[in-house]
Amino acid sequence: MAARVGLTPERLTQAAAELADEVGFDQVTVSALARHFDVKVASLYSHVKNSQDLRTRIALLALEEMADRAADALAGRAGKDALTAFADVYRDYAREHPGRYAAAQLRLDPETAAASAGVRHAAMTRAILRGYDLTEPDQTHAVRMLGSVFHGYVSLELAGGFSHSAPDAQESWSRILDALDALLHNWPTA
Amino acid sequence: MAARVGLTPERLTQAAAELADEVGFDQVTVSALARHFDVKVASLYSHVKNSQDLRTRIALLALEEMADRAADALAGRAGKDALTAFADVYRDYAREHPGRYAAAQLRLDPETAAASAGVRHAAMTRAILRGYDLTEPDQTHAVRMLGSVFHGYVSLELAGGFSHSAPDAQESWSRILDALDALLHNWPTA
DNA sequence: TGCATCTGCCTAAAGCCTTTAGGCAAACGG
DNA sequence: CCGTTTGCCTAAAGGCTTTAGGCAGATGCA
Repeated sequence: MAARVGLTPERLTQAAAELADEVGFDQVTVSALARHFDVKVASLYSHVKNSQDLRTRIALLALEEMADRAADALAGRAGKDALTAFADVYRDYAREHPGRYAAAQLRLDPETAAASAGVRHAAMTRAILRGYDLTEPDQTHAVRMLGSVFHGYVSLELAGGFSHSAPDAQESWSRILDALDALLHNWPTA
Repeated sequence: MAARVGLTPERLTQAAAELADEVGFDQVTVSALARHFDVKVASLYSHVKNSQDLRTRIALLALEEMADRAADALAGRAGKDALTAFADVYRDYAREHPGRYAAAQLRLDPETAAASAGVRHAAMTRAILRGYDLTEPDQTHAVRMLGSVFHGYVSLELAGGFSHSAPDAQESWSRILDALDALLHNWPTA
């Protein structure tokens, strides 16, 4: 009867990611996705295991996209230049793709996480620190701190925490990166 | 027929908060709450406007509880002592009450946010900076950075980001607070 | 104490989302 | 050209949300 639409897990994931950016990650639903393709809901279950599977796929896509951008931004840069470029990747990505960014915060089970682009993120963060003079275990502490600041700031900004108050969010972001650079140059030893 | 159970918005909110800590904030549902009180679902709608209202109440409760703890921790402390005590309040609260902590991240509409304990949090963060020598606008940048680090670290730790890898999360947390203290003492000027 | 009112929890029902089972026809491969 | 595979469909069950309307226990006043 109806012509085949040509659904695949990839197309579904892509469309779901766009949907997430439009209406919010937790509004992404198998039903909404089916409506988008003008297809019956049950049809999607041949391509995606269930609702949770769909969400996980969006998360993995977002992690990949961010890692790709980060790798690109890091090429040929070092020191503060690398730090800034790397940080901006996350902030810009979150602003461009709030739904995908929210998806990337999804708690993945350990095996899925290990196979995700999350490991690339960790490796790149460590690579940035090569521009500073940190040895273990301080390097790990610094990795965790950078991750926390980036994630925390972007989350708060996305949640509207800094809007409608001076100074603007961009200004604080720049000055915080200055501060982080200074801190990494002068990391206190125990 | 059935004896009155004595439902109130407060009791519902309290029970919902406990439920959130047990099963996760996004598993908190009007239906689950009704089951907990052994009452029909519709009965709750006399006390709570809807599902979103229930979630918001949990968030407001969490913000209040955290602000109370923070105010307590801050009393009689200054400088790094205050910084550490304040930071530990958030981390400990999140570990004790993961569901409530997740609730506190809920995006509130501006008016609700303005009337919430969120303003106390901002004021207390600023109070901590009195122990350091920062003037505007750097003080605001520092407030935002502290908020980002605390929120970011706690979120990542809660998401399991630091588990099963050395050094342990407590060690990093201590060293990051050392680093923040050093940074605030030596904030780079533009 | 008796009665009227109010309040609180109930039944009923509609709407939407998820997920599984089984069917039919279009696409594909020999 | 025809058999098989594959993809989307119908059907159905179960859960959560929310509104409307009803009945009885609690409350308050005489």
